[in-house]
Amino acid sequence: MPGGRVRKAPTIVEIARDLGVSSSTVSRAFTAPRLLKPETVERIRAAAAERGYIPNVHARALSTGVPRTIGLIVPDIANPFFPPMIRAAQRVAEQSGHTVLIADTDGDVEREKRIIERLAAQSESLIIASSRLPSTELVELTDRRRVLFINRDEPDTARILVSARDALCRGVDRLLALGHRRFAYVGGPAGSWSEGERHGAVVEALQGTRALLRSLRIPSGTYEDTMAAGEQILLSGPTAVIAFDDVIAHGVIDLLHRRGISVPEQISVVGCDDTLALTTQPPLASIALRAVDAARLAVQIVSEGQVSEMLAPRRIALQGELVERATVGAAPETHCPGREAPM
Amino acid sequence: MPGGRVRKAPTIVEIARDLGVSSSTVSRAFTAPRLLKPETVERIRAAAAERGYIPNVHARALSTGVPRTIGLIVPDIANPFFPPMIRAAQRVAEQSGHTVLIADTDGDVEREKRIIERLAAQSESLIIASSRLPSTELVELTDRRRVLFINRDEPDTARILVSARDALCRGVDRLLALGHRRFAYVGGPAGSWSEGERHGAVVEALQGTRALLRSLRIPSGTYEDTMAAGEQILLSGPTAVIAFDDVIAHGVIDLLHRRGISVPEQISVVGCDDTLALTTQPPLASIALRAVDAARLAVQIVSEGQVSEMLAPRRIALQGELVERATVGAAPETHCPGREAPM
DNA sequence: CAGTGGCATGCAAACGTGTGCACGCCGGTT
DNA sequence: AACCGGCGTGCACACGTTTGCATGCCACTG
Repeated sequence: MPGGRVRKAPTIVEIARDLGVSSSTVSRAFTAPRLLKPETVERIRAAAAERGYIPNVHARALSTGVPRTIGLIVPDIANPFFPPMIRAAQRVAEQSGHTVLIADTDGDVEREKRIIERLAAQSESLIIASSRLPSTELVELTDRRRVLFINRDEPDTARILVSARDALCRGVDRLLALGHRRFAYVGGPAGSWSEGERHGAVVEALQGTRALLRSLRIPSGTYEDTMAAGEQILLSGPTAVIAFDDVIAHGVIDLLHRRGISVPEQISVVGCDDTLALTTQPPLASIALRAVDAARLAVQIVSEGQVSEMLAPRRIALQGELVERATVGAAPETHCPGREAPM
Repeated sequence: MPGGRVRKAPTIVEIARDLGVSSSTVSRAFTAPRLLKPETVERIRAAAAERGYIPNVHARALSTGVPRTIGLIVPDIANPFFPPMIRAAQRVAEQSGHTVLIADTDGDVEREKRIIERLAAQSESLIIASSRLPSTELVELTDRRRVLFINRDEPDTARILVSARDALCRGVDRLLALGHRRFAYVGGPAGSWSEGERHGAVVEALQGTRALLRSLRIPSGTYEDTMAAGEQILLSGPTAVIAFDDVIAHGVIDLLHRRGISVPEQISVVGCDDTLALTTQPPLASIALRAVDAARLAVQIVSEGQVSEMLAPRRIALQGELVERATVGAAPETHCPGREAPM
């Protein structure tokens, strides 16, 4: 029916009129049924269901003053790290009758600010992932709005960190136990909390050992640029490469293949995020992060408590887990300089 | 400030009071500035900006009766096909001052129905991608609501199709020109419009030629299950494999590697969606789809015209483009005639 | 039988914005 | 000088829902 008109949605007053009750009664049948006679509730709900009544969120938000909406801000929806989080957030939010509003900032600070203002005005809480905002603006924001950060470790704010630290330490320990003594860390874009944490974890785990570490970064974080950085990566003759994420690790593996270096016989590779799983050859050892748990928890935290109160500062770090696969193996005997001391 | 209170947002009446004008005037300064003296508009806008005023979307939606919201429903946010579309939709929507509400159905029909009802109630239009709803429900829906479908070809509805048809035909022609005569089509999940279109295109392109085609499907559509379907895929001894999407194509390539079959010397492979680009070895020939264009166009179409009127039925097919890469080559001379290696 | 208390429901105001209508003012025409 | 038209602004109501308070009814108690 091309020329047809959009059917107007039934409202509470229409149902009330048809049933000969007051609109308040209909309202209460949904929001405070215990105040009503059970039989009345039943009658109203039946009539509402029959007419396909759905409460108008705008009217409700306006009346109560609290929009049942949670804003979720991410740098880039198309980055495969975020969709599973978004999905998880949606699922738990809908259980408490909340709507999740998604927005992406494009990694641009100015845009992030605008988005935050716009979203804050229409949601009761904000969840901001991987914020690029300067610290001063963050704290100013947190005492005006209910906001929870993911992967941004700012003191005196509510935050959840999807951490790879413990797992990376275990990964390094494992590599040491396999005889590796020459490491390369191939980092990602500068400035993100994740890059700082991961690099820090590797450095720390190697502290006090006799092992060698060479670090570099692929600013773009792409597969292609990683392939192009061959010289840099192989410069120090590492036997183990730890990558900032799986995309970079994938680049490293293919780079090694291309140079005729076998994985893991000559060089072991460990990724992070565990997004590629079995799709590399050989299957990539990686660190599975608890991003989905973080999203769930985030929504849970912001939905509880009085919406008129700010969120209490807290720091929650969810530790990921090392998933060992075929890209990890013993260090090549021949490359190991004389001292093969057990730990 | 942990114990602090959420700052109340400034409203139109506060600004009006401070400036000694009526609230209508302030309202008009934003929605109908041409009715006001330019100087008044300027004064009000300055005061509003200074106080950080942002129009309350709920009040506005309630008052005008039109929520400036577009619902976008996809089967699965985490499916890499959709995030770029979501992103594109958001970008064009924000230019016309619309908010895009995302929801995913999990591929479940019951859930899809619930989501549609919920979203329809609070948005002025719906964009539904890859709907699994039965035809009868679709047409019933379209004469109650403003809804536009993506990748669902239902007559008498407004729809946009992200098509691979023409490009697939060209791809098959190209393979024929390269001497290929034995084809395999490895399909994806049944029931989707895309699967029907792609399989149909391949069948059609081979019609009237002397070439052989064997078709099968990987119902799960995963890399792992594709690897596991080796026997089925190689049964007819194809020299060219066309896959439903890049994930399956990736599985096929690695499967061939594992069996010592070289690509493209012995078998050529073509994917679809062009999501993996250069990350396979060798880089995968694929069909780049115009999903982003489709999303943009969809938002554009639903935002124009009177919101009280239904969308006019129309059918728009956006044709993708073949991107030829190293997995495509000439058919092997030796294998071409009768002899095939059983596995 | 009057008084009391509790339960079920109605009344009306409020949330913030948009908009049809009315009003006053000013410059120009008759 | 009376009139008119148009421009700029204010008044008041509407949108759909929630909620504090009032009201009526009933059963029970003294």
